[in-house]
Amino acid sequence: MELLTIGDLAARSGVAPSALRFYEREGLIRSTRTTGNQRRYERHELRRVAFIRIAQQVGVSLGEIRGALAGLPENRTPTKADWARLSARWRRKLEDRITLMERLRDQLTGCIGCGCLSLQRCTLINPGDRLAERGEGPQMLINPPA
Amino acid sequence: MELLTIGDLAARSGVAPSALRFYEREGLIRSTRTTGNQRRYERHELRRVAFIRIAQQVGVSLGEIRGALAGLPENRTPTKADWARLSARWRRKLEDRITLMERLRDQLTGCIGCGCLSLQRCTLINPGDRLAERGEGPQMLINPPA
DNA sequence: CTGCAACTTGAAGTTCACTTCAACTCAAGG
DNA sequence: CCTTGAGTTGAAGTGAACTTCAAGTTGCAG
Repeated sequence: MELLTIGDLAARSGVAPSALRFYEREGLIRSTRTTGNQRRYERHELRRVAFIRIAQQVGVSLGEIRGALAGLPENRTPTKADWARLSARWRRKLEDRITLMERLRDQLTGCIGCGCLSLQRCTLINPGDRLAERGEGPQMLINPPA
Repeated sequence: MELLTIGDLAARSGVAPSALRFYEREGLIRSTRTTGNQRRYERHELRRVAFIRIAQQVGVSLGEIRGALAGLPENRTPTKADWARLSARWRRKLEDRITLMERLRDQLTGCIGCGCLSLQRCTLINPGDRLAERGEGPQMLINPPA
């Protein structure tokens, strides 16, 4: 059991075979073929798939994920260091996203008190309505001051 | 300027008019009409829109959001208490999601060390491979022990 | 060697969350 | 009044991320 079939990979990653084929078409994962044209995956592709799913949870599109995975070596099995580099970058993304969510949570908490929820001109969070110049949308969340 | 036009609401919420019409078709927001059939929004609809956007950030579908908003009174302007109740519920959802992300982050951090990222059978996180019975996918993240 | 589950392909279909379009009407400042 | 920017509709289009289908092929256990 050197290589994994698409069914194996699907079972181990929790991703449907159809999705794996789709990922391959999209250049996110790779496979070799048997003489009979069936896909065979090296075990480290499992890592790629895991990475893809993590990134998706963070809210990253497949396109961006492809970009990140392009940072892995083409012609050799990625080393621990390769993955560590990628993971570190993603950890930062994740942390940014967590920060956003925490801000969202605090915002929500703050607005339970005043019942506002308007985000753009809540007087608690935006005293004096100084946000208008900064453009559209919930600026406090998207582009918070400091 | 008692009521808001769709353009006003769009500018203040940062959501495109087409999206607002879409939300209305989907029963997420409501409007009255002028004699000439144009939409007019009460100012508290801005709160609904803000709520919708927050919920979307948390990863909730419009269908679920509709369900939540159904908890608001039909025939009177929602009070602070109404919003507070909804917000409190959402705050919990948000917190759950933050917890998931934090777990994801810690996982990623842990796996930078071992270079694994396999999630399902990483020996650091799943010593002895006891996760197989629990079903498919990255069980440690979806359905963590305790 | 046979049978059958698992695999192959390209094309079309699905869901979500909107956006775009065309043709038309309304609201309001000068 | 007239102009013009903003608004109206239903229908169709978009893009992301897959899934489903049909018709055929392969791999391996017995």
